[in-house]
Amino acid sequence: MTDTISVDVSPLALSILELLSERPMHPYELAATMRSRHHDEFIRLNFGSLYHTVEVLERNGWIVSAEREKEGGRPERTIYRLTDSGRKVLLLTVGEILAEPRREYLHFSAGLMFMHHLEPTVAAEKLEHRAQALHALITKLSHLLDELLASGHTRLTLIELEHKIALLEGERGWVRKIAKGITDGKLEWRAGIDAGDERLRRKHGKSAH
Amino acid sequence: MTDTISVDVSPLALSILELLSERPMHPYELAATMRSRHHDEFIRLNFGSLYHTVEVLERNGWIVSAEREKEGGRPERTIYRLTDSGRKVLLLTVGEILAEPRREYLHFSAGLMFMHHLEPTVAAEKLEHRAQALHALITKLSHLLDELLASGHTRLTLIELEHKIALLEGERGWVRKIAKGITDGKLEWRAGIDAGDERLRRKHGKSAH
DNA sequence: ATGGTAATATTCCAAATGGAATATGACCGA
DNA sequence: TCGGTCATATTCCATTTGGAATATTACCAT
Repeated sequence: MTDTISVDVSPLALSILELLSERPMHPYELAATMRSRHHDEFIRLNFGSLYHTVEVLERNGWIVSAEREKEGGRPERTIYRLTDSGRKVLLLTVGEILAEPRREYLHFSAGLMFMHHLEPTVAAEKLEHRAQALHALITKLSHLLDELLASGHTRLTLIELEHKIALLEGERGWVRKIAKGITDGKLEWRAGIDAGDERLRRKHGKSAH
Repeated sequence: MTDTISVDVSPLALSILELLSERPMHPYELAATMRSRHHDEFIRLNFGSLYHTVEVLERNGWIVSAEREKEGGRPERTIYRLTDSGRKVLLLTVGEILAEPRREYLHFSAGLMFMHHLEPTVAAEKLEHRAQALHALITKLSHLLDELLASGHTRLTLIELEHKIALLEGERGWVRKIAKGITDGKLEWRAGIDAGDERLRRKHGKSAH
């Protein structure tokens, strides 16, 4: 029953484990490989975090530094390989991420929350602009996906790209719908009773004595 | 033309500016208010970041500490208010977030990227599990939305909740579709030419001398 | 050969983040 | 009125993140 304990592994850490499951690499090579596979499109990548995360993974015993080599003349480098426990963590984490939705904090949500501070016409313009930008992005990514499929990649290995495109299409539709709702007045532009919230909270704060 | 310069403001910072646009508050009250309005559902909130962010906003001149008061016997506290430049930043940032899509890094994408490490039956199970969890969440949030609308809130002030529900519904559909594709073999379960990538990269790395 | 740019590889440090620790008074029951 | 717990309010610190700085070799044009 100990395998129900879920370990928290960041996407970058997961990506490192995954690459090392293929063959041993040094951190810089991990970064280069992630970039060559466009993985940095989906996973935040920078050297500070990368080297730090590698250290943490080593401390956890999920990877070990196999050798420190000075080869071909290039700067010295440390090569890491995946351990058995590391491989377990990889599989466990992938399964858990797939199975359990988690709260994702989107910038766009924050924009929507405070949209009512803009004039309705301005808000509608901004959303229209967004819809167009989304459209352009969808076009670009769809072409990319087609090319990659044509060049022999399988759908399975490009599933995250397919997912991203689906997400963007959904967003484009929703954004257009809301923009339209604003321009033809179906989305009423007044604040509602947020102030009522405030009245309740007022019992703390300003009461005398 | 100076107003085209876009300032980078975190969602938490934006939220602080927005609350202070209503009336002056002290940081703890900001947190309490965000929670009472369920804003922490969409914006990452913790005390460390909150107090730190308030400091940064003050340094930028977007808010000022109006008074340091010891009132009602409660612990001493510092009350902040929004400045004119702060109000400008608020409007500018909301507009920009709405208009410009930005890359969002989702945990789920990382799961999908490495899904092929699982057995197809296992992957399908995980996705089915996710779809059910999403369904439960959608039900819960839809009820919440209905209640809030019934209690007098406007659609406009709940638009981010409406958006979240739409997102979740889209995801549920997509996840179900993929899970089905796996179980009936339409999503072919082999790796493709990622190794080809590797062969190309091989020119660095292992070449002799 | 030489000097300038690009690629390789890591380290360093400032900033942001998360969460526990601390402190103070309010409220309530025995 | 004493003690325990809850709400209020902030500070502190370890970790994580982002990005610039550094160092070494490769490659190419002159």
